[in-house]
Amino acid sequence: MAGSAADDPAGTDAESARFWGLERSEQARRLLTSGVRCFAAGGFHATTTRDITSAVGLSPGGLYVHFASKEQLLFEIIRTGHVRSLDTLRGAETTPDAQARLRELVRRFVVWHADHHVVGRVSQYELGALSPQHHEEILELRRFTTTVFHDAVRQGIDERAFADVDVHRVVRAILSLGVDLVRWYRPGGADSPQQLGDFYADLTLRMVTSATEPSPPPGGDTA
Amino acid sequence: MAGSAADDPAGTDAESARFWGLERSEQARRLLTSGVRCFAAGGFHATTTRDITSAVGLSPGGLYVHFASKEQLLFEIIRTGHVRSLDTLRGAETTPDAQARLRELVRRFVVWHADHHVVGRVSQYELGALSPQHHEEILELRRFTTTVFHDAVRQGIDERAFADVDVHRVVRAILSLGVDLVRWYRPGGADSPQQLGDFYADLTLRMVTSATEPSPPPGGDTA
DNA sequence: GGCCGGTGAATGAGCGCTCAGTATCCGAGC
DNA sequence: GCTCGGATACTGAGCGCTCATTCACCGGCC
Repeated sequence: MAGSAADDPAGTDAESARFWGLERSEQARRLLTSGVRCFAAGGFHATTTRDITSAVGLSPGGLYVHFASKEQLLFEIIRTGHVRSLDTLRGAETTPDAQARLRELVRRFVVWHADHHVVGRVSQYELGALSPQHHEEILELRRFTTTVFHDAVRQGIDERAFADVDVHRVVRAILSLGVDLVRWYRPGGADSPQQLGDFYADLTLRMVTSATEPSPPPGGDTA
Repeated sequence: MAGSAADDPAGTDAESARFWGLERSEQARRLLTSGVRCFAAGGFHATTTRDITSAVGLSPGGLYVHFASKEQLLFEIIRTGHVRSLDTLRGAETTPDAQARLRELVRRFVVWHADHHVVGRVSQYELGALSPQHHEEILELRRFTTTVFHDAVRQGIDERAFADVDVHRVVRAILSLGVDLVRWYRPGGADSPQQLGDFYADLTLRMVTSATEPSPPPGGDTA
């Protein structure tokens, strides 16, 4: 339970430096961590610059020594969150066996989102507060993530390791299960991040190893 | 494709009245619909009373003729969203066959969230802006929803129709897939609400008809 | 001495919400 | 038919406040 898991993006100074990047000053990293907590708790617009700065012992103006604006701070948080999540997937893409590859990708994606559910909440739910340019930049990063899973499923099908499933549907379901973790996951619950990763990885393999097309014609009533 | 589906909570006056309740005045319903659109687009705190009222041709003060506060308007939206979603499940709970029962529950849940993804987005993401009392009232409604799915899975296991799966995990996955729809679903995409309902219902049945415990002891590395 | 990191008061924009006033409608009284 | 009283819906100016951001200033460290 110790080690990789951290309720916080920065449990220790070393973890904080690794997560936010070594090139940033300690105070900047503290502000990012404070921002994560505040934005996750109340959302971007409900968070004041005083909330963020007072938590690290600075006055409101102190924020502008390290960041150009509140929005810039949010952007740095969301960008770093997406980049770190993507980093986690790298290396698993080249696993030779298609099943082991997809299993490992899903496991890593799920474990990351459970471990970093606070950063994840900001990354997923505060996108709308970004400027159009920043927003677009994040969408670009997301396309990479989607592509990683898309390719893993596609390759498995081409290699005849998976059934001829609907790639988009399966990828959507994988991303949904992983992303939605940040909404409900709390450490100390019934399942550890690893257990959730295993469960969802099993589920994913079950999605791709048998047909998903046999939907009978629907009755039509939904009222 | 016509009929039950509506991008908007209130495509026509008749639909609006049915969704928000016949006892409400037409202007109140218009404000609720405008609130949904504004809150979904920018979030509660980024939405001004002027945004909401100007969309229905009223001045800022006009909101307070119909609602006590902006928060009260949000609460009415979220409460109605949860109640309507629950209403949709009712009736499917008593289907005699366990598999058909669970399938129908998932289908209805998914179709509702796709059809009402705008209201759903507000209901799911703006909970934090509610007063503590209102928040608690909504959590109470959510417990009902969880219980419906919990019981359906539990009963299936007891009747030996399902494998001895982890009920909480399965219910979490069902709710995640359904709820996360409101984040990404847009009408006009590859799948209709009904197709998504069928796909996720199939997926659910696959979760409960074979074991989910065989997770091997994890290696420990997630970096 | 100059630079870095920080202060805290000031600024001006914009917020939710109030309220005195107004337009419109409707039924009662004659 | 007409007037009147009162209820209802709404206006729009504006109050009191908070916000993000700026800036003149300053202590300590290379």
